Amino acid sequence: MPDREDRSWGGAAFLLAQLGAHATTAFAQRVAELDLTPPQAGLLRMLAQVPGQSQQTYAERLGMPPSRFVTLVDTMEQRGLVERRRGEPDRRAYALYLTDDGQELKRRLDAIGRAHEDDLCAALTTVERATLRELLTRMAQQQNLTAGVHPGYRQRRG
Amino acid sequence: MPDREDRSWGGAAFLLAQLGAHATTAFAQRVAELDLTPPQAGLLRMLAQVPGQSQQTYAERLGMPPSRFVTLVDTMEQRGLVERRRGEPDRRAYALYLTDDGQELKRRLDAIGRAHEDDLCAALTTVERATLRELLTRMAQQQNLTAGVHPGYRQRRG
DNA sequence: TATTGTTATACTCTATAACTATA
DNA sequence: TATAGTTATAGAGTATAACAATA
Repeated sequence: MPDREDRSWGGAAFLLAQLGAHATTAFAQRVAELDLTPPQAGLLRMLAQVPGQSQQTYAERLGMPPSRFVTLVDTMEQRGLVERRRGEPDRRAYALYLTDDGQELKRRLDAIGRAHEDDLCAALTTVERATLRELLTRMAQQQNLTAGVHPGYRQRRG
Repeated sequence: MPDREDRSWGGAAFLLAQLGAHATTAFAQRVAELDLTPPQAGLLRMLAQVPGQSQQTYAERLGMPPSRFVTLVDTMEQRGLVERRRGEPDRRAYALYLTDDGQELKRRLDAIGRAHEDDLCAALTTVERATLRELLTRMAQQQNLTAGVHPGYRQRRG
């Protein structure tokens, strides 16, 4: 006998949290096939969109402290995906760029992103998917969320 | 100059992850006013819906190992919100129930849930909210997600 | 011997803050 | 003195697995 007050739990907020967590987990599993973590995938994407910025700029945008960002870049630099170039004229800073391998991996990542999107929306028609995107976009704007950035770029364990 | 391949990142999957993380954080902040964590709120809700089950039953449904669930119940029992009764006839098990204080707090939690829902959907009309719920519900079903349960009941830090 | 609940422990992730090098 | 990046470290949160009590 579920009590009457309990309707609020079946609302959009709960469904959003539930599906969001599910989407995040599924995405982490997919990018793991490319030996990437979600934060690494996020950085790959940022460097493809806007290259040449300083580490602090990217770190802030990804919502992580500079100290954590260092190890993130270290890993990807060792794999030959990202390149650090000393800043000009400020030689304290680094400017970050994708290598050719990084750009190639970004393309594979985009393909994975499309498959992820398609799988998650399998229950919806093309028109319904557009409706959903429109509603969610308006919600995100009203809630002052930055487009293309979310705080789910946290490390996940195996 | 964002590259053309990058469309997949603006899709429903990304918006879902972004808004889901936002909803989860906002919910955690709201229930903190009641001195509750999200897992505690989840347990409160479960005990109101289906009382008298064993700890393992609830733990599995909340998606946490029994060892973690023990400390969760400990805290709420000490606050006088939850009661452990020795199982009959199996005296190994406990049956869990809400106390009167627990039921009172559940009512306040429901009120918070409604406010949370309303705030999150502020950009949408009543009809649009219904549409959104319908689409998300179908997606959740197709993805085999259990109604009323999501893995976001993890401890959050202040 | 199997199961419920509990406790102990080791591990991962994280943020904080001290440190260096350039400015 | 201030800033970009780095390194070291301590703390929180977690799962794993050993344990106790009952079946």
